[in-house]
Amino acid sequence: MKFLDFRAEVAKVVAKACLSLGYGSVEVELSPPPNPSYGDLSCAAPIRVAQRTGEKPGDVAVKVAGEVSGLLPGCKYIGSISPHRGGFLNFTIAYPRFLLDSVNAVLDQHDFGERPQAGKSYAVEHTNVNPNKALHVGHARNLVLGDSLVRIMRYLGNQVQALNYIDDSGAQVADVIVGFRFLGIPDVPPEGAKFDVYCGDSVYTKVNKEYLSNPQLKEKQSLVLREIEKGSGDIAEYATGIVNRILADQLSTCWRLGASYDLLNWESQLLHSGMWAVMFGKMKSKGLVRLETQGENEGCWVIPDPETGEQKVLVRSDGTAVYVAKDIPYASWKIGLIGDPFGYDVYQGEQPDGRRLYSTTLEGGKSDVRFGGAQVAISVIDSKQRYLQRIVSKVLEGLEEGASSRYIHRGYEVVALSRATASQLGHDIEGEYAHMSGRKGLYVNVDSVLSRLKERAAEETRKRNPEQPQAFVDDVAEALAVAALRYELLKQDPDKLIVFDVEESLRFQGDTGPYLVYTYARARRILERAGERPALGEGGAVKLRAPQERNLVRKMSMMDMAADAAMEYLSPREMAKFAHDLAVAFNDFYEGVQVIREADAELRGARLALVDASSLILGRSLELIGVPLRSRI
RNA sequence: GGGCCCGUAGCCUAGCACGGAUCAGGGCGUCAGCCUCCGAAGCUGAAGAGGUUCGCCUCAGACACCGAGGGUUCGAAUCCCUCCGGGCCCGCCA
Repeated sequence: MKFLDFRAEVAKVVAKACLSLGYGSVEVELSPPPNPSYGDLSCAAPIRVAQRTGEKPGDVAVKVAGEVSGLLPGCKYIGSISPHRGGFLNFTIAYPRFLLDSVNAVLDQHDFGERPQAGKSYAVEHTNVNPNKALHVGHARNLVLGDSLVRIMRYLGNQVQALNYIDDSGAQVADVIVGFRFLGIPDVPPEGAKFDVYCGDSVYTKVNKEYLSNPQLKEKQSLVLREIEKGSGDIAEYATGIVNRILADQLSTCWRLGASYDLLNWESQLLHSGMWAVMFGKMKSKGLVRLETQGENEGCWVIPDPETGEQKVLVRSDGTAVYVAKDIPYASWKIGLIGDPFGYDVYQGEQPDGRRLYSTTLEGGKSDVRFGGAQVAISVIDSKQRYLQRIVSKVLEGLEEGASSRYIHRGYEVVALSRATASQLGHDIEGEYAHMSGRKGLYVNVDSVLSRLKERAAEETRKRNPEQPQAFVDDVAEALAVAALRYELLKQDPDKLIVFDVEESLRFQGDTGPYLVYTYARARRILERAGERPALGEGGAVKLRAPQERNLVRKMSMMDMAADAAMEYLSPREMAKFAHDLAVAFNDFYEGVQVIREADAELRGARLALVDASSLILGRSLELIGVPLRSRI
């Protein structure tokens, strides 16, 4: 987009000026000025030059500015340059040209900054909720982070496979099966309850409580685990049925949140695929694992711990692989260190973006799509697993040089519950917050949060639109609920713990998702009400000289830069911040100038064009973080 | 014991990845304004305590010196070191 062009022009011109002044080649650092009155872009190059030559930074700035001035006639988007005595060069944009090109690129060429399909191929894994319970808000943080990342990566022209790993053979699933088969808990939820919610809230917690007083039940758990791992027989088949029912409910929640996937990877199939044996063999031949013949790990295959250098068990003395070990074949498959043993079937269900969802199978598969073998794999997994992920990465590196740089763990801090919210759930806690726990029943389900948000939103929407039908209110309220939750989970630094408070999350004002959706709708309604086509020509572009207008167009032309930053740091939050900044710039513009009521037809048309373009960009940026749009709310 | 992350006003948060320009941006909460005119889910402004004959008076304070302290630097919220506080991880559990 145009701001990058402007930036590139500035960089070029400064480098050229420094060269002809005999300063040699300098690194041109560019940054936004601290105060908009300084200009649109700042360059600190004179300070660097001054450090080398011993001159005063301000003097260098004056000299460079003088030299640059001579180059300006050949520039498209640089309006002016002024030196600052601190050694900065401040550049302004040549707004009429810049405005015209930026706005019309959006309106005429539908250029939203997407990059050509020239990126890399990625496998992004996220969500990964054990199929024994409903999603809670902590899972939602994972989903929102991963799904937004996928959207942004695709926007930037990358080939992305969104993977959702289904751990259908773990202890958590076994617990639910134990409840149904050995505690006589009915496998039908009470009227009106979702099956996943029922399994998590009622069955799973009940079984775990029972374990404490009933040691024999633990034996049933290992029995179920063995049966599931075997993959055949009555219990295994029953478990498959239960898992499928839970998964279907979980996916409906994921889709409700706007996420979509390309593939469901079943752990049971991974285990039966024979991949582990292949990888284990490779590890042995590369000398990455060692069979201990004495000591406490006697009979186990171990690798050195990346942190302490101590031993880390990979294969138990009974020959079974530990949890991390399962990740090794999966990771290897993702980045193509092993052939693809899977076939793929279509998984029934309609995803929000219409993409087809596939599911791994070991029975050939009816589709000829292929997955795995990406250049880079990104796993969105909470930071607690950093240590284990490092082990996986280290093993991969041992198998193939450079592999660890193609296997990236995108960690994030978890979501905890505020004291007030925990208390509402019937838990008295000690500190200010408490970590969620499925076993203790201390968590807040996504569905329940969404329904509360929706209720609140519906109330407000009805108030504002008394004449609209219920379906309208319902649709808008749902969108606002999703917007509120996604934005709240995304806007925060992933390295910071989120203390979730139900009451707090019901806030729709200020820096929230609904604010963004509102701003978008507000802009679209202006266009609807205007009843005339936006039109921006040379004359109109000259008339757009209010600072609010210029701020708005400058901001909107930086969307691709926000995406680049999000990609570089694997942090979709950059896009969330951009959307918010743009919304603020729009509201500032809205308060500052009149659009429909402007008497000058040319200026009115130009402002309409600006409203149109900037709102489309806002809409596009919201799509990239999965915040749903409505042209009216 | 080893490792990772966090610590910015009453509360929440941005800025840290490349150290710079005058008040370190926002939001929430509180108070006061702005809809006969493009959507008020928005925008603007304010913010010590006590007393009061309601005009002022008295005291306090110059509205986050970025957890504390050092160091590097012309310059540090940002880089380095130490410490303090909080969280997490280090199983032949998953």
